[in-house]
Amino acid sequence: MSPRKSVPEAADARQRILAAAAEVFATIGYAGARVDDIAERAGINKAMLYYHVGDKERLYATVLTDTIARGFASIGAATEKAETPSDKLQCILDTMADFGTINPHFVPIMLREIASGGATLPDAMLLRMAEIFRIVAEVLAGGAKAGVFRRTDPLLTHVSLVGSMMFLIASQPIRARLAKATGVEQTHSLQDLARHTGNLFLHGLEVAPGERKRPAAKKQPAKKAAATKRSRR
Amino acid sequence: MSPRKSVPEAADARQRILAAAAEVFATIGYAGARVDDIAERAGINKAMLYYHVGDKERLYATVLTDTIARGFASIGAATEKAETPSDKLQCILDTMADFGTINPHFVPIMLREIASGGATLPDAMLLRMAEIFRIVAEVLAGGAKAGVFRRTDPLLTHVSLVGSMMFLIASQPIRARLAKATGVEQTHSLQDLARHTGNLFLHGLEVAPGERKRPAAKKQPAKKAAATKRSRR
DNA sequence: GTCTATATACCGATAGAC
DNA sequence: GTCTATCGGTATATAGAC
Repeated sequence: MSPRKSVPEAADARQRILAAAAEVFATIGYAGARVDDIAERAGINKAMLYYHVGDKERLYATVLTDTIARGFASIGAATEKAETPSDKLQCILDTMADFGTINPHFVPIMLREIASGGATLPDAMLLRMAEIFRIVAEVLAGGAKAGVFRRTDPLLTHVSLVGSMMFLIASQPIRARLAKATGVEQTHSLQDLARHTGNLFLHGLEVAPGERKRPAAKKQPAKKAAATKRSRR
Repeated sequence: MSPRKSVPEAADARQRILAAAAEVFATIGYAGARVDDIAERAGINKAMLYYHVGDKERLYATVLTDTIARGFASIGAATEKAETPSDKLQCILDTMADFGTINPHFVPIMLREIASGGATLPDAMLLRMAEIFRIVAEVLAGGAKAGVFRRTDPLLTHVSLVGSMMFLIASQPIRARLAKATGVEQTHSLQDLARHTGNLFLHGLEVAPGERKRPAAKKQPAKKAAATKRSRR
């Protein structure tokens, strides 16, 4: 970690503190984070940090709830502006990629939360996560009803989707090392990762799956979906 | 955390230490882990821990490398005993589920590693991960060559697969809380999760994808090139 | 509002007796 | 091999001057 002031001077003290805290919590986790370190990066005195935000636990909760509050609305908006269930799902992934790009420390923090079983996860965060799940579940149910999605466990599918996405994002540094070890060099923007995830989940891996549903399902919603489909890959 | 001796007496000191360490590292992470805590859970004195294993950093590396060494061979074996690429992939997932069941602390530890960008990840671990990737990549390439798998980025697909699986496993406690909040109660064994992941990745979500290859496609390099080409933003 | 100084506690690691 | 006692360093949090 660089020794000092990794957060721009411009913003007011509280915002600088939260930005610095997000960075440190993401890098080394709640238990490993040092309040002195956060204060230094924010360019203020430690006593001021306590004055403005509160103790370490409150600081952590504030970072999480503030961040997700900023990005939550856009997920809902993403499902609105898309037509088909497939497009809605891809839009949600794209929105997550945008959100992750703007808030690069959010995903690592959430991964640590998952790892700890949500030990330090504020209830407010759980509510937000439930809301996002509900949005995705609605899209999945809509797609299933229209006949374009197979029926799967909504919660497991949602977690797979989000997990795959977050894992791809957070594993970028390790992937770079791993790629070097295997000789396959590559870099991806988060938008690339969202497209890959969408491609994988929406189309699936198999070209010729053994079980295949009757193509003539009347109402031809499938045909409509095919017509409005974007080209992926 | 329970106050004392969460690891059975029977095993020898070193094994008890490693088991206790895995538990603590998984629960609270490397930075948060307390050597005193680990020693207490192992039912031995802290000085003995240093005598048997070494300092905290070495203890951590030993836990990781020991664990993955135990479980690595089974991944390779899984690809052997299955016939088709799809079966091979499902077998790999099942093996991961078994491994995660036997080593419940491994996944949370790895999630934290991902979150930190592999800051404390030993090189030996990276090599193992590269080997596992190579196995999966071979299955993917085999499936693509046989025409049953679409061609996707192997590394991204592998990371998606593993990430989805690990995320599903580690999110069990939070999923339980989330399920309660949304009224959908459920529990899954790790084998259930492997099946769900396999189902999702092998078949994909869409019942009727717009683009579908002609079933009798023998050899068409031109088409392959088109399928591999990625759309850029 | 801001900063220095410090109280209080804890943690990693080891020395040394047995 | 085992354990007690402890050193040296560092952490969170606050009191109190300005």
